[in-house]
Amino acid sequence: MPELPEVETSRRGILPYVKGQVVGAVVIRKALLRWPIPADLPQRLVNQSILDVTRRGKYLMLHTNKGCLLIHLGMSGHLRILPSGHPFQKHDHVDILFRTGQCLRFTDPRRFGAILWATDPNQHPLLAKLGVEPLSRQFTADYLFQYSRKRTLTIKEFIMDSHIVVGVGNIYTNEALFSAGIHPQRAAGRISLQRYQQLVIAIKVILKKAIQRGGTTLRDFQNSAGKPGYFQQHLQIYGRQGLACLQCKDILREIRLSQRSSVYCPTCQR
DNA sequence: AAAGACACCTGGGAGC
DNA sequence: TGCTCCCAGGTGTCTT
Repeated sequence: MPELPEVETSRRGILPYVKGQVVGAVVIRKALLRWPIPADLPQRLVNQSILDVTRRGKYLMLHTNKGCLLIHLGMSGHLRILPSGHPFQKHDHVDILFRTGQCLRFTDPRRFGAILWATDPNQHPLLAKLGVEPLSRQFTADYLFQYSRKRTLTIKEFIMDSHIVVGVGNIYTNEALFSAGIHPQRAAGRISLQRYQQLVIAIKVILKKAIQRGGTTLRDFQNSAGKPGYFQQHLQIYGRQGLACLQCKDILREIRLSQRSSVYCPTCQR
């Protein structure tokens, strides 16, 4: 599920239930996620107050005075707020129980997600090399243009590389390239500054709209508004291979780049 | 330094 | 019904 808008939706969903809460216990039912959950996580977290919940790329960070809990949702992860003692199911791997009796539950069928501890998140190897935030002022056409010179990889792969820009996954890269009229297979180093300007605007607009609509398919949290994401109703190209382009009626095509499905309009995208 | 293949894992759907 | 195969919103790591 989670690209940046879904992670941001998760952050906003849990924030009011988690911020200021004191951890009473941590239950780890399955420690084998992408990396093992550190065995000493409970002793690090218990009695700590959650000062804030922030996001860096697709990582959620729960801050305490002693360090920071990192949560990555992988391909299939999600978080819910539940009353403690709520029955758990097969893929409910971790519960963080608060003194108030509420529980932050991490569920992830594919276990590509991660739960890690960082004493100093800025020094953590997974975070230290991440690229710019797409909704920040640092994400500019000039940045992409300079960074891409002499690069021969495709623009699709370039945008999806988290060392360049974080959070823009397969769905939103497809959408943004369509919106900017750029063929996904075009070499990143052969795109003009002007076209990068269009692409940067497209990425920012699409991500903001997706956040406004609660992401694309993320299930919502039991205790927040109780709504799923609605952005899938606004997808212009992702998943529409073989159907007519919404702009020109040409038939949308699909290719695979880095084992990821890429849909494009052969007329609108060059 | 950069490109490409491969790894991790489960569930759902298509096809036989 | 059941089996096999392929696909899925991610990304670090190893080999060329």
